[in-house]
Amino acid sequence: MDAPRPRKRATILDVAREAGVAASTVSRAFTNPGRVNQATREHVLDVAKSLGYTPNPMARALESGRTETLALLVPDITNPYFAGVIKGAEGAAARSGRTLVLGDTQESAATEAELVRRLGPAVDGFVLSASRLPDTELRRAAELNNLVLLNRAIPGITGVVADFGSGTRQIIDHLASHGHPSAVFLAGPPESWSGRRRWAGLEDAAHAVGMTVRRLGPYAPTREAGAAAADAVITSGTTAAVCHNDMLALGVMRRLLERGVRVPDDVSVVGFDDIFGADLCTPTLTTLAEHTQDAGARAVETLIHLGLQRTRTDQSWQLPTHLVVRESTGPCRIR
Amino acid sequence: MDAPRPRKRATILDVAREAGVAASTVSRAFTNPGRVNQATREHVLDVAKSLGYTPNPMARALESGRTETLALLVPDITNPYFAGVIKGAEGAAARSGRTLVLGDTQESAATEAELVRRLGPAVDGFVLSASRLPDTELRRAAELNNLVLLNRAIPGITGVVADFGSGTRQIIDHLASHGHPSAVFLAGPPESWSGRRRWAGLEDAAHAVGMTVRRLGPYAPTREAGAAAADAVITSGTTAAVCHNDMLALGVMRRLLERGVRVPDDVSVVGFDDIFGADLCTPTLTTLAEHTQDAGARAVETLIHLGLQRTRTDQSWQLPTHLVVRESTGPCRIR
DNA sequence: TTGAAAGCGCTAACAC
DNA sequence: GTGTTAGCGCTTTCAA
Repeated sequence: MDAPRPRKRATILDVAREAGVAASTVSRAFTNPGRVNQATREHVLDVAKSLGYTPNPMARALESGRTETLALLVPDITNPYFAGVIKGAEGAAARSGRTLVLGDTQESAATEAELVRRLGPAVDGFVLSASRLPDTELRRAAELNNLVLLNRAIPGITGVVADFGSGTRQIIDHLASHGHPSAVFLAGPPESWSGRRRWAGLEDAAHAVGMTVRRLGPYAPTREAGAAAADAVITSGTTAAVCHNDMLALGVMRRLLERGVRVPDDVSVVGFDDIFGADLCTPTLTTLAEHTQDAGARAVETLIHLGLQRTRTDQSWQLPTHLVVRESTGPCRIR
Repeated sequence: MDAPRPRKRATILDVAREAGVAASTVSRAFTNPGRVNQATREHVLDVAKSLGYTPNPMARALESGRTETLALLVPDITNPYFAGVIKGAEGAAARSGRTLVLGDTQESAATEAELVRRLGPAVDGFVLSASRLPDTELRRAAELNNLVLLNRAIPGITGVVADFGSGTRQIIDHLASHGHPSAVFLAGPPESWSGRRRWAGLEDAAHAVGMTVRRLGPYAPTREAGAAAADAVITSGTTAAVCHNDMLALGVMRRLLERGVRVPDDVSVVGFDDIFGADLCTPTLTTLAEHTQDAGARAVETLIHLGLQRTRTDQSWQLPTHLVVRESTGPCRIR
């Protein structure tokens, strides 16, 4: 069974002819309501609607150089951590009348660079979330494009980051209040800027309260990697494990269970991100929530602002975090 | 601190001048490698690279009418069910050298219609996942755009749907094998095409094996709605509950637990989708897996194919499903 | 094999 | 207020 191919769309000239005005008048009716007679404008809009006319964004962009389109690049769309970021960014873009293009870099710097290159001329700017690109490449990209980084800070480039300083302090205070004398940090990939910040924050906070912290790893930020990480925890003899992220924490908890280590009775487990699932597992996971949706929205808003102003600033934002205490942490009971 | 605004990008004319050829030759060097002297071509490409030139997709699109961009619209980006769809679609689009635009319709038909209207002229086609639009609107949209539906079937419009016929049979067979004489279906929103198919499949399959099924609801497809649904299950006195989707199932299980009903000892619970989290909860959830990533990829591939051929067909695809048996289902023990 | 020129649909001067 | 005109960056005839 066959059906007709998509109809050709009406152009501004079709509307102009049908309405008995010039193309520029139609254009003005849409973009410059003030500078056209009210009656003409209404007539034009009527005709446009009857013809099903929508301005062609491509043609518009060609003239103005602006596409009203923003790109968001994330390492892995299926990672629930990014769901909030995407949602927030999409919302902020839509609210401003812009379109959001989503790119999955597949955790690869090469793919990310390629996407930036390809998408560059077609968008007004980028939000790079958890970028895998080295600083130099990022700087180069920022020369050609409006750019906002999410959870990555580079001097001279605008960024939005979670307040890991406060967040890690909350974690340490929580563990210390439960009497844990020490903790291990199960580190993620060394390239992870967030990961480095998390570790630095934990060290500082632990130092401040006289707690000992040690770093183990690195581990992949996945559930699968949790097995190896959990075994390392067991070997370490510690009573508290802070994991690079919730995915890893989930894997760690599962493995501890398998090995007969009780959470939180024997070992307390903390994660980062508060992803979907953190309150589904058993025990439910204590984790540092990052307000990813706010972060995504803020990044887009900052990006829009960047495109609007004449000079660029590297003003960056720090977003609050808060510890969600659930069942995976409890009092220290030295074995 | 100020930094320069994004540099102006090199145009085809810059390259032409620098290379000492005409713009058309540069154009050919990029798009028609065969019709230009090998040496000239290499020279042009060298110059282009040194200038950091990338063809402007907008200008290209203006001429050809094709943008190499596809749009995927989903009701809710944060719903883990769609993560797979998005990933699959993104992958297929990238593989074909196309860009994917993602839209969140916020479960609203109005937002969806608006997005289709706005994005229409800027993309080569749409994948509408779990569309909320009525049939008539969908038909109209399909007249103006290349369109592929995901989990929705309308005669004359190409679609990709999960094989709920086989899937629901698997569910019923599984429950019947455990001796459950009856089951209830906790229905989702009445507008949900998938939901209607699921119920129809369950009825047929149950009839075939002499099992009784009853429909309860409708309930929102959320964890929160699970409380009301679980209470209805308790009232019904049944031993098996099949839920509209995993989100609802998660909520139902939590509530049953709170009310002291044991899963699966007292009631077996089945979901649909196999979302992230289905194997995190306690007990882990038996659910019908849908291969959402394949579905997303297939939808995009079909869409591309649609744009390439001269005549449109409404050929639709049915994707296999399989029941993932976990801990939430077990033998019937009449109380 | 290459160049010149005419648009693609729209906006932005510049007239009237 | 409204029409005319000249491009935006690129592809694509049509000549050479």
